[in-house]
Amino acid sequence: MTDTAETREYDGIELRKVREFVWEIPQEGGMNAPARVLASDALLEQIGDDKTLQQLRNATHLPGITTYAACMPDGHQGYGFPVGGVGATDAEDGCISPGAVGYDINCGVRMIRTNLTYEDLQGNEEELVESLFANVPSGLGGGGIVEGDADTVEAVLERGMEWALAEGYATGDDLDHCEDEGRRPDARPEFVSQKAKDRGRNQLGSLGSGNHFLEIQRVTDVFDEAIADSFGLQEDQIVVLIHCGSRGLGHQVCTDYLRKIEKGHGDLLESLPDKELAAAPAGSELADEYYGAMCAAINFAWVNRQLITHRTRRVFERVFRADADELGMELLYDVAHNIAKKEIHEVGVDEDGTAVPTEDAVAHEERELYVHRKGATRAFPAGREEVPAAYRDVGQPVIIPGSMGAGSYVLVGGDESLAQTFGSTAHGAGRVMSRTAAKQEYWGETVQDELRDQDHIYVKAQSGATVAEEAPGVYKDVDEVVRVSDALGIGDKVARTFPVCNIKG
DNA sequence: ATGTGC
Repeated sequence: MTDTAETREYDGIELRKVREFVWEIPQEGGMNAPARVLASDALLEQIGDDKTLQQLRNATHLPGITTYAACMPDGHQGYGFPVGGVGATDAEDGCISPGAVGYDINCGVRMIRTNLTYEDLQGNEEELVESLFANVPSGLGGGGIVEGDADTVEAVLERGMEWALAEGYATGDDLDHCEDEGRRPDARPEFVSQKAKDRGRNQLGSLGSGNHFLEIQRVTDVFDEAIADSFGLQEDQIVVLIHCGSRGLGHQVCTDYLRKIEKGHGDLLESLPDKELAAAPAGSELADEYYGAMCAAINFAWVNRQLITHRTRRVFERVFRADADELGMELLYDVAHNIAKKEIHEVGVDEDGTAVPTEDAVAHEERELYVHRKGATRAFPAGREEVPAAYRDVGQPVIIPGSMGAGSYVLVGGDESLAQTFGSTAHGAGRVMSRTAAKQEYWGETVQDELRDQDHIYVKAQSGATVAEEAPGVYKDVDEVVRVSDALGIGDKVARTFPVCNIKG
């Protein structure tokens, strides 16, 4: 970097341009690494608006943070650590931070294909949206597809989608097309509190509220025919997108361990600029307990999305009078976008063995890292062993939901992702307006009427306030987010979808 | 995100 590098300043934080779409906050003071923001000028203006950059810089104070803390193009402020943030900490002498995973553990997205076309669906929109709304529990509080007893919750936490398979809610093919095959073997249900388990008991198979939704979409654009073909996608096809997480159970796991870690590792907390970043040192009891409990909550969320998938198949069977197999309702993929995971990465190092960006490295070392992806999607390219066999030769599907008025994208993990973002890209459009501001700006029913009359999008929600909070205008431009991901080569465009029906809390 | 809050 030269002195003539282009710079920007937001609220006292200086960013230097490294190259197109790559900005760096240089390392100084108590920072253990620099930070990088991956964004276009337009997205950077929005990222500079709130506390995102301060939180990103704070994250570089985490012990063992490796190379840099990174903010994806959809980044915005979160609890302690930006949503859209990626922080890779050394698994041996670093730390793990619940705030860098997020409250909604394994919030994620899955896409289910159908062999229906938009024409097949036209005229059935009202019936479908009503039937899905009636059959898929949504909104705050309890009531799920399965009323689990204590043993059920234990089994779900331990076995994830293997439990769903054994109980007839999943097919083997579903497991083969899910990240981690729908089961984190590191799950340790004994480290999930009774309170968390009690909250999860009656929420198995429920959407929740906020930005969570079930959407029927049509494929409007295919950008890469060959990869779309290997994903089973083509223009005009109908697909289903499910976006939700681990409900009250994951929320309680996060709360429990934030408290425990704040208390148990006050010394580490003192060295951090924000209490919300509380972290447990790698190798400590609390690090292992949180990791085991978080993995169990991850399993819970996969079962949650699986039960909703099961119910969605039954609804389609009734409406289209054919069984789910005949309708081609296969899982394309399921991605987790709020997790931490132990992964081995090739880390660039300088002469002293200090981790540095790949372009400055004199050598690379294999290191085991806790990769925290909070509002960030794994985007592994072809060849990584974690990518399921079905996609190992092409790269993993990456699903990026936009707003209910804009539609979504399917990308494929990009060749640059391992070198630039620890194998990650964006997770959505990212908010530009707070929920409270949104409710002053929009009225739920008006939003619904406009979407229906102007765009033929049928929305049904438990609460009008939620529709206002999720109005298309509160989100960044998903096209711009994806353009940056594609240009950087971290996640490459494959197809685009547009909403037809949307149900939400 | 969340039986929405120290």
